[in-house]
Amino acid sequence: MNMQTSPLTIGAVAKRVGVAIDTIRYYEREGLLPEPQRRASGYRSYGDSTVAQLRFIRRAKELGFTLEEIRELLTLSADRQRGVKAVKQRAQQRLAAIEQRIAELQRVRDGLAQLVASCPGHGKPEECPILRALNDAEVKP
Amino acid sequence: MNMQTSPLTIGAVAKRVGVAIDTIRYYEREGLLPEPQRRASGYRSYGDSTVAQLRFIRRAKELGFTLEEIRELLTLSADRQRGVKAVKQRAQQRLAAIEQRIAELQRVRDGLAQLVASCPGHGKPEECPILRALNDAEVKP
DNA sequence: CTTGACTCTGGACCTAGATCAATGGTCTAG
DNA sequence: CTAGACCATTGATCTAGGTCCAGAGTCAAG
Repeated sequence: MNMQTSPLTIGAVAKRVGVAIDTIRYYEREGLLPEPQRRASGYRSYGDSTVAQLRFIRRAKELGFTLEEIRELLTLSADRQRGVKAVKQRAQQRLAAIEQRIAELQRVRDGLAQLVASCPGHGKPEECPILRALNDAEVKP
Repeated sequence: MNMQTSPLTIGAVAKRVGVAIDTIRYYEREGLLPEPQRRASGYRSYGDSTVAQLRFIRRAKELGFTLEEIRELLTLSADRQRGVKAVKQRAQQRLAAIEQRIAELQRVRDGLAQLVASCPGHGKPEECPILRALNDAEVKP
């Protein structure tokens, strides 16, 4: 059913996935990619599954997973039964972390926005609300 | 008008501000703090203004400014006339960066939330929407 | 005077996720 | 056959913002 392409060099894989050669070797060292077959010359020889796995890694990274977490996801996804449940759990944890980070940033944004709004943009430094806030205390509510 | 406290050792300053001694020396090296006076023994000797400046740095860091940006803010805030305008500009830039980051994270959150919601949490890996999304393609709208 | 806490300098080390350099072997088009 | 592109390994380097360590000098209380 699936077309199997002929073996790829590391450079060809890098090009397809849009990632640097060094990054592929790095992921291999870090255990995110299995050790590939080698040609007689020692050249790494890859098949389609590596390309797929690299894309998996890239997408997970875009979702904010760390390489450590991605390594775990890859392991979990190989477990045919228990895997799915654990994967969902990890995704929920990630989601919660992202939501917390958003909330944090929103608080920071609100504080900063208030300061910016209350600063005329001219005058003496000691009258600048931004500098005053940084120097003295909390922003007033 | 202001009470001037007697000179402080680096350890005393660290305690007041709630920051590590090494961090103070690090900031000095990085140009965020002026070189302090020294006792005959070579010990650094600080006054209140350093404590204030360290608090400034801490607050700015909480607002997401990098040390590089904080160094600039400190320079700007010393400029009695042009300073205020530039400070406000930097604050606005920071605000825009934070808002962009929030928007990014919200997109990521939405994608992930959708995956989590559509995953039953059991069954075969190839039917898990999370793993499918990571393996195959975009999330459907 | 002694003891324990404190400070000095210079430099190494840490995290995460790569990226680069040096040196040398391999592959392929012409 | 050869030039130039590609690939191998090992190990260093980078960013940011610190943290830690060793070895030596200083301070203050008792």
